[in-house]
Amino acid sequence: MTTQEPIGPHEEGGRRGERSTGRRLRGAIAHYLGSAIVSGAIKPGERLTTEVANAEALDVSRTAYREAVRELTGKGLVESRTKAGTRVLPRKRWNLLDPEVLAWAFSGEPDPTFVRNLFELRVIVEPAAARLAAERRDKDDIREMRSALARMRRHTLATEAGRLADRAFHDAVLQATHNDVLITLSASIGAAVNWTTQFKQRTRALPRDPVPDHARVADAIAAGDPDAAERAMRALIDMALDDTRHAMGD
Amino acid sequence: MTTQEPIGPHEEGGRRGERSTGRRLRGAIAHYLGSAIVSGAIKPGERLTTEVANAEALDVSRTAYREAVRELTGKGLVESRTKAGTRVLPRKRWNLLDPEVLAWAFSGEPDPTFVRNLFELRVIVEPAAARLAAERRDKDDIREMRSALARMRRHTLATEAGRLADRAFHDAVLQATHNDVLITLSASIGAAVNWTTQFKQRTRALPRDPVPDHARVADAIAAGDPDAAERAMRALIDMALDDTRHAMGD
DNA sequence: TTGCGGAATTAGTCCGACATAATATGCAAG
DNA sequence: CTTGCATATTATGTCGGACTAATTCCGCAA
Repeated sequence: MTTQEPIGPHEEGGRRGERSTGRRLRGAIAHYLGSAIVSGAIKPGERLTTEVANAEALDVSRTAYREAVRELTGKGLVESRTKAGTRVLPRKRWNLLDPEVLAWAFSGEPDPTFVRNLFELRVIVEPAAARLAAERRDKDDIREMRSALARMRRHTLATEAGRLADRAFHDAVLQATHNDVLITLSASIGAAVNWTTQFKQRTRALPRDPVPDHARVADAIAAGDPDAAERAMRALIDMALDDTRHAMGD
Repeated sequence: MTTQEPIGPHEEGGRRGERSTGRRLRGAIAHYLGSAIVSGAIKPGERLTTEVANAEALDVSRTAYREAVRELTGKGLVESRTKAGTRVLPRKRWNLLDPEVLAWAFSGEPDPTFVRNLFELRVIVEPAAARLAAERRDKDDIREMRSALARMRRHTLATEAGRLADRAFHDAVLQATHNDVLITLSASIGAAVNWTTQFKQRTRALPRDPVPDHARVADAIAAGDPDAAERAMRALIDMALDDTRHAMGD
């Protein structure tokens, strides 16, 4: 990192000495540092040394800074060792599936390779999840899917509401698996889904109507037909994948 | 939670006043609280209120306690709100794929349902990963797999070395996909693998030799045959799944 | 050149105080 | 008796300073 602007409480005045005591200071610092790390501005192995110095650069107290770093520690982004300083861990150790880490990764321009990798996870997990969902869904799950589908009908993916509905649909499918581990992945997959739709929008790809494909998935799951559900979901993702690849000039 | 023993620095003397300043105090507290939450001793919605009181019960300073809680915050286990206290979040919000969370979950008797769910993830991800690995593996990947396989030949799963080798093998397969997102899952899958082998051991299931099955996977990946790799891995997991199910009386 | 011991550095822990926000309480008005 | 606002309470957030402990680095001696 080269330069950094103060995040601290004294954003206007900027003079030290007055108390900030905001409620999100720590969170803001975590977001700031986390984004810097995930985006590559601070590289693995680099030191956030002299926490005191850093705290002063950010214009916050050591306490707030340290607690923010602890949050990053919990996500595997950094590691602190006495004397050696707090170092950014190699990418391999990052919890790339952590919702916040993903959010930070997508807060800037995400690395195309990373998006591709996340998509690969989707291709692997979602069809299988659709299959399980078809076997285990209950009334509530079906209602949730249909509700999301209805919202997708009312809004296009050009709107935030439309994207939300899209994510809600994919979420509902994972929920219907009744597998907590898979449900945990919804945050990761949601990030991929969201970015895809946004990306498509940005590149003005022809707005192919996604509703029929989603409806096929919902129907198959509601009907309790695992094979059809898996097939339909696979087709859905293949199409999204195709659009994305095309748009990315891959 | 009912009672709790002090973790603090004063484990022997127990009298306050002297400084501890150990190096892992915070980590010990995080481990203690994390395990308590994941194991269900502290239930979602329950308050870790009055951090001061808690800190005193654990016999540590507020600083160490707070930083430990921040690590849990980073894993989605708890959330702090002014006045409302620090509350354990619903299970849905936990990062169940976080390596430490998994470690805590398996430090006691893990919930059978959770193990099953984790296994389901394995069934979904690993065959697909084997396929990708067969397409992308390089020399180093193959060497790593063969090395792990050789170690598996030298030790049985009854030994820690054997289990390590087993995990290393599955790890190598994921590494060979060259997909960082999938690699991140290795911690989660490793937990399932490890527990399976340990469990089999514990129940004295007949020690079916796992090496040939693993070798088939390795050969297919080395040969660059995606279909065979996927099939071999699926067979491998099916067998483990079968053993586990049988042992769990499912 | 190598090994050892001290100095410097950096994170870890503790403490006490005050700020802030959300809740709980009590009082007054309808 | 109920409602609503002002106030007290409470728990977390932030601050700054002091001291500890573990490493690493470096200089000195064998």
